[in-house]
Amino acid sequence: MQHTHNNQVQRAISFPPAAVACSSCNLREFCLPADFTEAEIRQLETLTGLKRAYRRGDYLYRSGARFASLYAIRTGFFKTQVLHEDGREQVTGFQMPGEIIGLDAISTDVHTCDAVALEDSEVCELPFNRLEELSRQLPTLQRHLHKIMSREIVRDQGIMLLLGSMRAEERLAAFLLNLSQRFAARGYSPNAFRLRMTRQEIGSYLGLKLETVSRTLSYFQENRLIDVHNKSIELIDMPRLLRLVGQQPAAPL
Amino acid sequence: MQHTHNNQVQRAISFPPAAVACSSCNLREFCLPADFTEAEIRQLETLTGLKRAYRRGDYLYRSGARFASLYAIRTGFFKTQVLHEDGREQVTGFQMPGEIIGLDAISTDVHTCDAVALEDSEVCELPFNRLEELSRQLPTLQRHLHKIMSREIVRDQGIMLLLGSMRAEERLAAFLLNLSQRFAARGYSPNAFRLRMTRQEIGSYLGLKLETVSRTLSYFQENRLIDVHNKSIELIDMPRLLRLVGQQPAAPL
DNA sequence: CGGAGAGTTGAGAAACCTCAAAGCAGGTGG
DNA sequence: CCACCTGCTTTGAGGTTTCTCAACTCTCCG
Repeated sequence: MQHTHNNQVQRAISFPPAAVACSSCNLREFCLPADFTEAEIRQLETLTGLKRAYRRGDYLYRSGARFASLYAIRTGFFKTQVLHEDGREQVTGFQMPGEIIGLDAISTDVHTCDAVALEDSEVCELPFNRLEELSRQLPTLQRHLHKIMSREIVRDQGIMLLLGSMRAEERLAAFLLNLSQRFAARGYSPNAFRLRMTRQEIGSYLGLKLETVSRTLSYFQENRLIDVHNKSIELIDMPRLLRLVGQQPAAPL
Repeated sequence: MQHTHNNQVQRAISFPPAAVACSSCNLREFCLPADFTEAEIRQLETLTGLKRAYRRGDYLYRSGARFASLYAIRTGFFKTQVLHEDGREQVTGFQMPGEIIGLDAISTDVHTCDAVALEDSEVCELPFNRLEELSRQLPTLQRHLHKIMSREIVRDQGIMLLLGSMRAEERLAAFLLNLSQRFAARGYSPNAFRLRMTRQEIGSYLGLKLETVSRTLSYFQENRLIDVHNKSIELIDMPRLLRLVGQQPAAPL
């Protein structure tokens, strides 16, 4: 039972290393399941259209733009955000290399959120028509594409769980652990990393105000759970962070 | 709480869902776009395997169960939920006829949530292997499946916005308007309908406690926005409800 | 060196939750 | 058919968490 819950939360919060083959991107380690043949991989390579570079603050696409392609992130960091007509904005995700962005636009052929580079970044464009065409020929690719979309659904539902039933400390602990896990999956240290986003953006993602994010980080630091300096984070008591996420209202620190 | 759960378990066990052949789930109205040819529709009908009936409280599937099929709801109402280890639940969605359920399980081949009937219901089972196979042959179906999954992603992101940046009144107004819209799309009145879920379940879905849901509904009623009696709801001032959702913290009623 | 944006910290206010009690509705058994 | 029981709902009072507003500091760049 305990285990189920932790699994759920982990899945919930994690951005799975999703993806589609893109050999010109450095995505092989994240994107290619073992069960593609070499011949299939050569076919996959034909669909990776353009490689594009973005500066910090550039928009990969904007809400309302016509949909044509998915994007696989090669390097860098992005955020996606939805805008409410009254000016409110909500960050819906942070994406890192190997992750696929733009899945929301398939439903209406129009992008429903903005994607913004949080640092200088490169992406591979994956024309969606070509992707669909190829996945009709390659069942492995078809299944893979479905898994990517489904994983996004699971991820979003995990964030709903987080937003709907966790307190500020739990949300932030879950967020840090999720980043840690994703960095680890990419060969970086799970214990020390640099945040690419502001407190404001973290808060928007977690349904908190930036002051609450700042206070909670300070509180974690006072209690020797983490070490923060600006945007660099070190997780110094992973077990306690995990406990904080796994258990609901208890966890008195 | 404990007892409710036992009840549901008992009913689930004592009424095994009947399996009947299903020629045309009402897939055509809600699930399928107009642009299928008659020949294609005949092909589609071959994949709708079984029609199953569920009693109120029955589980369509449970978290952890092996994934084999998606389900199209023919009649009735379902909720999907993830369970915390302490017995509390987080509702991730309410589904009504014409909607597809089970998309979360594609990613890992294991269901990540429970689906529970909120009233006596019927579903069509759509074996996912057959669906993939057929969608390799019918590009229209392929695109449609992608759109369904993408729509789920967009829906979830909308809920993230709601949970992350709306106050109780706004959340509840958005919830009622969403139900209204979905009833209208099915030919029912957009102004008067019956809630199939408890205050507790609404609260879980909206990230609120049941008392807050109840209080907010009472407040809406005092201010002549809606008329509530038990589970029957009448929206009597749609414009103001819409304004409540569209605008920031103003909206003084 | 100076300005702008980002981050921290404090105090008071607002929103929501918790606990508690009482009123209702719907199903079940006598 | 009624009485009862159980679970759902409403309402109140007080507590907690998070937000708001504000002042100040820090860091990064030009």
